[in-house]
Amino acid sequence: MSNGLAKSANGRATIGEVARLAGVSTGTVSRVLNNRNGVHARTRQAVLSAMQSLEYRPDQAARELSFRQTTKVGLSVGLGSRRLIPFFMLFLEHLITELQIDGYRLEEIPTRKDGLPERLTDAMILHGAHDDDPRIHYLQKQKIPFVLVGHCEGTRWVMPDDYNGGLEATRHLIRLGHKEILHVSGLMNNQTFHDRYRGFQDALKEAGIKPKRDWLLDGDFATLAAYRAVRKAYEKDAKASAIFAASDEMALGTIAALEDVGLKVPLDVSVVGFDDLPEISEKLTTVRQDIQALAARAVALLKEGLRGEAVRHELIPVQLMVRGTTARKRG
Amino acid sequence: MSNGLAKSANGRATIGEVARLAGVSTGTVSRVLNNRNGVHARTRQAVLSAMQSLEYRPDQAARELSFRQTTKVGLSVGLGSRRLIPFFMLFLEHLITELQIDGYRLEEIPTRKDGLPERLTDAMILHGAHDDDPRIHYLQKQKIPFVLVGHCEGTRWVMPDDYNGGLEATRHLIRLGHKEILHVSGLMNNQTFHDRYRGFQDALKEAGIKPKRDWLLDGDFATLAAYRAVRKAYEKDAKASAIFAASDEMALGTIAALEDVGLKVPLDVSVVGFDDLPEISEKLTTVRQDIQALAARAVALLKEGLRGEAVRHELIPVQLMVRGTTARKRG
DNA sequence: CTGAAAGCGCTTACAG
DNA sequence: CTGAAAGCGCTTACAG
Repeated sequence: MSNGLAKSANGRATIGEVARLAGVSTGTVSRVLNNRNGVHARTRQAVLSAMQSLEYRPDQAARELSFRQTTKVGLSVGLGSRRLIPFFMLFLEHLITELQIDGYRLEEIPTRKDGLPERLTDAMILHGAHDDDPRIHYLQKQKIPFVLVGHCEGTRWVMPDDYNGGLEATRHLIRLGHKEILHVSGLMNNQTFHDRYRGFQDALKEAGIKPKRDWLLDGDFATLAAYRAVRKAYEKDAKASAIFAASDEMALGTIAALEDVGLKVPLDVSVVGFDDLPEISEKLTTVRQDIQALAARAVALLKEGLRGEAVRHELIPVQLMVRGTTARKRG
Repeated sequence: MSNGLAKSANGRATIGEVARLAGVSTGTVSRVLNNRNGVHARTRQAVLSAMQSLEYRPDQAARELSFRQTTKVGLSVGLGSRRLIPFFMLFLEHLITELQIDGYRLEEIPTRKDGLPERLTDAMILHGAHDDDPRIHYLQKQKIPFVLVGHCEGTRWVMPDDYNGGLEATRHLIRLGHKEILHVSGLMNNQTFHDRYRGFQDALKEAGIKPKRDWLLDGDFATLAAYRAVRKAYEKDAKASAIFAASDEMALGTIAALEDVGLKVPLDVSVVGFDDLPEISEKLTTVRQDIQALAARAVALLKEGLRGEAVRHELIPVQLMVRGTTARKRG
C-alpha cells in the first residue's frame, strides 16, 4: 500500500489500520464511525481522513457481533397490499441496504387477520397503510418507534410527493394544449393514488378546465385492467387527447388499448405515467420517483424515532421525465 | 432454562452452551456444525442432541467473522431476462436464505453488453441462460464453479420439471374431454417455455390429437400480451374449448380475454396456468413449482461444485393443482 | 476527550 | 478423535 501499512487479508482495511494511520486507538475510530459525540474535532478529522485514504468500510459481521444486541426493524405490509410488484421489490432492496449501514436488520412481519402485526420489533416500518389503519394506534400505544410510508397526522412519515407528481404530469399535458384529459387509476382509498388524483384535479382547476365525471377510469393499478378500461372508454365515445395514468403499469395498458382502437401515441393521444420503474418505463413520459431516497429517508426518520426525537415527516421530490409518449395536441 | 444452563443475553443458545451440555469443547461442536469428518459418531450424536434440546441456531455474524474469508456467490441474470417479476423475486429471496445457512453471501453481478458477467465471484448461479450463452463457456474456462438454473449438457444445473408440468397440464385438459387446446406462451428460445411447450405437444401426441399451427399463441410471457393474443384469436374464429397458458400471468390475461369475448371460464373454456405464484393464482388451475426447493437444490449443487465434485443435475418436481378454472368439456 | 482491555460467538491451526 | 487457545473486526464499559 502506498502508505506503508498492510491491509488485512481480504483486501479491506480494518479499524486497526485506520487507528494506526490516524495515530489514535481503535476505540476512538469506533467512536467517530458511530458518530458518538465527545471526540475532539481535530481527532475526528484525522480519523475521517485516514478512513478516506484507506477506503475503509466497516465489516458488517464484526459490527453485528459487537453490538451484542442488533436492532431489529420490522417491515409490516398492510393487509391487501400487494407485495410482488416492482415498486415494492425495489423499495425492499433499498431498505435492506440502508438499514445495513447502521447495523440494523430487517425482518418482514406478517400481518394478522385483524390488521395488526404478528409480533413487534425494536422499530417498525409500515407500508400500505390506509385510513384508520389499526397498526398506527397499536404501535403508538406500545411505544414502538415507527415510520409510515405514506402520511398520517401526528406520526413520523415519509412519502414521495405524489400530489406534485400528479400536478406536474397534468400541467405538462395542459401545456401541450390538451384540454380533455383522462385519469386512469384505482380505488381512491389508497393514499398514494388519491394524492396523485388530487394533483390531477388541481392542475385542471388552475387551468380553468372542468373535469367530467367520466374522465376518471378504474385501472385497478394494473396493466390489464387499465387496458380494458381505456379500450372500453374509446370504443364508446371518449374523445380525450391525453391520458394521465397513475402508474407506469397502467400507462402501458393504456397505450396498448389506444393502439388496439386505432389511435397513435403520442400522435393522436398523449400518455403520461408515474413511477419510472426500470425495465418498464424506458420510453414513457412519466414522473420519476426516487425509491432509494424514500428508503434512505425512512431509515433516517426511524433512527430519530429510536433516539426519541420529535415526530416529523418528509416528502421526497419527484421529477417529470418527458420522453416519447407525449406531444402537442394536434390542430 | 430447564437444563439449568443460562442462555446468552439475546435469548439464543451459544456454541459454548451446547458444548457444556454435550460435555465437549466448542471446537468439537463447531466441527459437527460444519459437517467436518473426523468426529466420533457417539460424540457427534451427543452434540446433535444438545443442539436440539437448546434449539441452537448459530450466529451468522460470528460465523462470517470467523470464516476469515466468506464465500461470495454471484448471481448472474442473463441479458434480456426480466428481473422485476414475481418468480424472480421469490427465487432471489429463497436463494439468499439458503446461502446464508452455509455462511455464503449473495451478490448480484451485472451482465456486460457482451453477455459476460461484470466480474467473478467464488462461485456463481446463472439465471436466464439461453442457447449458446457465452457465460457458460467463460466460467468453465475460468474454472469458477457454477450452477445453471435451466439446463445445459455437461454443466451442473437445476430446474423445475417444466416438461412434465406441460405434460400434466395438458393431460388434465384432455382427460376432461377437450380435444382442441390452445397454448399461450412466448418466444421459444427460452428453455423454460420451450420445455413446457414440448410437454404440451407430447400430451397431445399420446392422445392422438394433431395440433394445428394456429393453436400456438404468442403471449410474450405477460398478462396483457396474452389477453390480446387470445382475444384476437377468438374474435377471429378460434373454437378451442381449453387453453394451457405457460404462466399464471398469461393465464390471467387469457381469462380476461375470454370474458371480454363473452365466454365463461370454465363453463365454455377451461384454462390452466403454470407457476402457482402467491397473490396471483389463488383460484387458478395451475402447475405448482417449488421455488424454495429450486433455490435449495441450486445451493446444494453449488456446494458440490465448490468441493470439486462431479457435475450432475436435478429436476425439481412440479404438481398439478386443480382449482376453479378447468371443467369437463360441454356437450 | 482518549486508550487499554475485555468480550461478542464462532473457526481453525496446533498439539496430543 | 478432541481440547485449549488464538484470532476474526468490531464495541463498550472502565479508567484516567
